[in-house]
Amino acid sequence: MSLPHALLGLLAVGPNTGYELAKYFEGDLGRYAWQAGHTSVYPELNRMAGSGLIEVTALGPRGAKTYSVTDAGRTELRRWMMAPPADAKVRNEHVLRMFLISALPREDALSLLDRMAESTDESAAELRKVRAEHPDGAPMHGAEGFGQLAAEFGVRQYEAVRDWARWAADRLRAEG
Amino acid sequence: MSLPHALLGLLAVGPNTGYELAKYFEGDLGRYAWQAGHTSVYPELNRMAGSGLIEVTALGPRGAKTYSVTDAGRTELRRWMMAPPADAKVRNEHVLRMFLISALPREDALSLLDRMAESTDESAAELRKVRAEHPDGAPMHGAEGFGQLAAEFGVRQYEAVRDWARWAADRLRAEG
DNA sequence: GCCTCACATGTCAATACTGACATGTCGCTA
DNA sequence: TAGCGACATGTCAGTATTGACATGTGAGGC
Repeated sequence: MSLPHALLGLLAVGPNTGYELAKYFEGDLGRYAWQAGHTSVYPELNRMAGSGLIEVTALGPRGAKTYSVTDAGRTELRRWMMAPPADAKVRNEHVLRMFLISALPREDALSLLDRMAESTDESAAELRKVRAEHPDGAPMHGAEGFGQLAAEFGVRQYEAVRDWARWAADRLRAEG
Repeated sequence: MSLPHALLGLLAVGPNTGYELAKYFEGDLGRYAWQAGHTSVYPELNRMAGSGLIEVTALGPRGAKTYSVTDAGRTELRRWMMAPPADAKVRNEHVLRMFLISALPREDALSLLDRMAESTDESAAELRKVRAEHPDGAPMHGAEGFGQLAAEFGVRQYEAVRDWARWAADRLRAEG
């Protein structure tokens, strides 16, 4: 169960409403790290508030509830971050498809690898542009840090996949 | 639902028993791409056999059932591989922890980044050794292909994370 | 021959997650 | 001032997944 820890992490940077928290999961956080819909987020927030990890610290318009992390929550977040469980959960459909390339007929495998290389190259370029908007000396800590770490990670991730796909395609072609 | 596609992919390379299929998920496949226990695998195999994607083609000792992919299964696998759904599911506890680094106090963040850089460097070195055991000209297709693609992907993945962690630690220290 | 371990498959209750549905509010613009 | 779209939270049924439990077999060592 990483969802509560994801929420704890987001709240550790600053108070947020459930709505805003749910939105994070539609961005880079959900794309690279952990996806969740608002239908998981709201019940989880209520559970966490019940167990004292977070608390409602403000009420806004439209019934908005602003949550903040409690001391207990901060302790739990730190514990989880510093001592990762050995059996970390990993599920990634993109990576799965990469692993299964060998199961395809040669021609399909090659065309898929080429497409992967191309699309990850484009994604990397796009992200690099986004990243460029942030000043190079921007603080790495707190709210802005998220975006910068994520963007940099994303760029490197895409580039690694692109290079891997090119390598695999070359190898496969060399066998031809 | 990617589990059936993962199984389809494994079976597309060659017939396997449920037990052997379940074991794949304890290795690199489960570590990087898609994790699943035998308690998901067996019922899923029965479901897939029911819907005609796979079939039992041999019975072995100890009640072992060897499954093979059917034409329908191969078609479905190809469809899924070549036309990825836009909303690919991604869940990765390791990546989540990277994203949340900014939420930690500076000292914790630095020590965690350092540890991440170190452990991914070690993992990369280990995998590189495993990869070296395979002859460089080994076929990229079929059963052996899995291992090679996976190993190469793993190495690049670990190195990318290591480099990212070093970059992040440097940036954070520079802010000092 | 016995013992142990890996092989091999399964059920079932509890938990987690998704997608469809439901409800209402505030701010802006035409 | 009416209407629209984003804001904001939620339930619930159906599905997926996990962890605990259950059961039995074949091979190899002693």
